[in-house]
Amino acid sequence: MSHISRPVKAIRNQENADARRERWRGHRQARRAEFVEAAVRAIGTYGAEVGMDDIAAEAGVSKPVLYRHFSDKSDLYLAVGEWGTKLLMERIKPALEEGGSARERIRRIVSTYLSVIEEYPELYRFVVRRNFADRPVHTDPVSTEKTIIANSLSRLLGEYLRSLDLDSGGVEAWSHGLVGMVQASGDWWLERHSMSRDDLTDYLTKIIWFAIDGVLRSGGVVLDPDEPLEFPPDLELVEGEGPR
Amino acid sequence: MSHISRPVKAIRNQENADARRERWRGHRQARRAEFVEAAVRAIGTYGAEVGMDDIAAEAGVSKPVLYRHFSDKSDLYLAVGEWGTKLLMERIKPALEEGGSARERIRRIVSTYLSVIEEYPELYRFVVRRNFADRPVHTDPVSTEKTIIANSLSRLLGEYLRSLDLDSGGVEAWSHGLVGMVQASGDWWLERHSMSRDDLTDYLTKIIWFAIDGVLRSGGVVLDPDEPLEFPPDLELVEGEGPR
DNA sequence: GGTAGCTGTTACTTCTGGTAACACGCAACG
DNA sequence: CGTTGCGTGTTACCAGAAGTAACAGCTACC
Repeated sequence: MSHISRPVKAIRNQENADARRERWRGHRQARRAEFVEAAVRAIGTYGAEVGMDDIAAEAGVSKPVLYRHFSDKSDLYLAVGEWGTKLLMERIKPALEEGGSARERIRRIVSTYLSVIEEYPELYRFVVRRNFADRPVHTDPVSTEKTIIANSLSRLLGEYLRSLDLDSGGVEAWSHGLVGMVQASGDWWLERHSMSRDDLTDYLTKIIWFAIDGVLRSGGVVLDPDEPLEFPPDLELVEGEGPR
Repeated sequence: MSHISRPVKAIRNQENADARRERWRGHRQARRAEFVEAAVRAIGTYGAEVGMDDIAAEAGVSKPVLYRHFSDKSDLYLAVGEWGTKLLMERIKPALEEGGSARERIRRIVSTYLSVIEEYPELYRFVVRRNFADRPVHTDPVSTEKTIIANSLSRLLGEYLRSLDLDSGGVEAWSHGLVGMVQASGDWWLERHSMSRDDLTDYLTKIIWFAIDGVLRSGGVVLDPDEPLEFPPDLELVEGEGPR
């Protein structure tokens, strides 16, 4: 079992001086990315319940090729999740860097999030509603992605609170909670579309601001939600601590 | 195809006067419940990734028997979800009826929720983290259960706001959001246990109160979170409008 | 020239949700 | 009474998708 012929993914970390390995490094990454994109396309076409065969077909290859680049279905799914998270973060980033008041910032982030899930509903469902009860928890793409976002928020919020000398003990819980809140609302909205995106954005912005405002007030800090914030916006992906 | 021999679940709504059908009514319900409980037990034993065979074995029967009572895996899962929701609501109900201040009530609900998921972690994972991307959305047990809870909250909150003559347009979004927030935090906590249940309860209570307080304030109503509430607590399951 | 690391294929195994086809028991019905 | 309807249960199978085995060819390093 240990001597499979030419295992692509069995990357031995040892200093294998053979340049024949190095030659392919870049290519392998490119191929993986190519397959992820094919998967995204396939999801758009067939919906969230695509099979590996379909994805392989979409990529123009047969299944085993796929399995040379992804150890597993979950592995692929995880990669797709990363792709989505990256997309989301790229969209959110400019929304953040633009500055503005607290309320404006919140509003832009929420609005951006809703736009993205509205634009890629199938992908969204695929990533966020498909779970892997048959896998160890820490490999679950969804919680991984959510955790990454929540951790970013956590860091941002934590730094902010600490800069104001406030207790930041609840920051992690709150971050995960807020992320969950937006996700759940978005989920609900996506299925129903019972209000306009703008309205939902307003409501969510409101309640998020209320929550943050409450935390600040309880620490004795009163902030005008419409006053421009000078706090440096450096929301970045913090992969540091995944789920478990 | 239309004339399968003796299909249990093909209940013809027509007035079939034959008493031979009626004789079994109660029994069938009892059996279903029995199987659901077996499923719950099996989930506890084997974890969230149980197969139908295991569940059947746990119930002491073979698979086809199971399939006479549940059309589908999702059908069983849905029933398990209902079982869990019922359990949760039964625990929450007394916590609500006890009255007390707003903060106390919030705290009790959150605390109860966390206790329950801590007590049935496998069941929780099974119900909440397992999804059905291969099924139409509206049959998804998770969103069904979450929706039921959110709807209950929605009604409660809506009535409350309306009784104060406040705008209740965001109530649905907020309810789904709050439910999602608690769920996400609980999820995160369950995987890590990086703080005590009491601490998490405190943090969540805080932020939920802030959110509600903000909504009230923005409508010109100021409420002392520690003042006893006289509002009648009648949180009930509102199945009215499931997902989609 | 030999070999490592890719490219790719077809055809298989495995696992599991779900079904077909059978046989029996018991009470209602005529 | 025998028949019929509805439940009990079984074993053995089907179907579909994840994942693997075993093959073969190409190119660049050694």
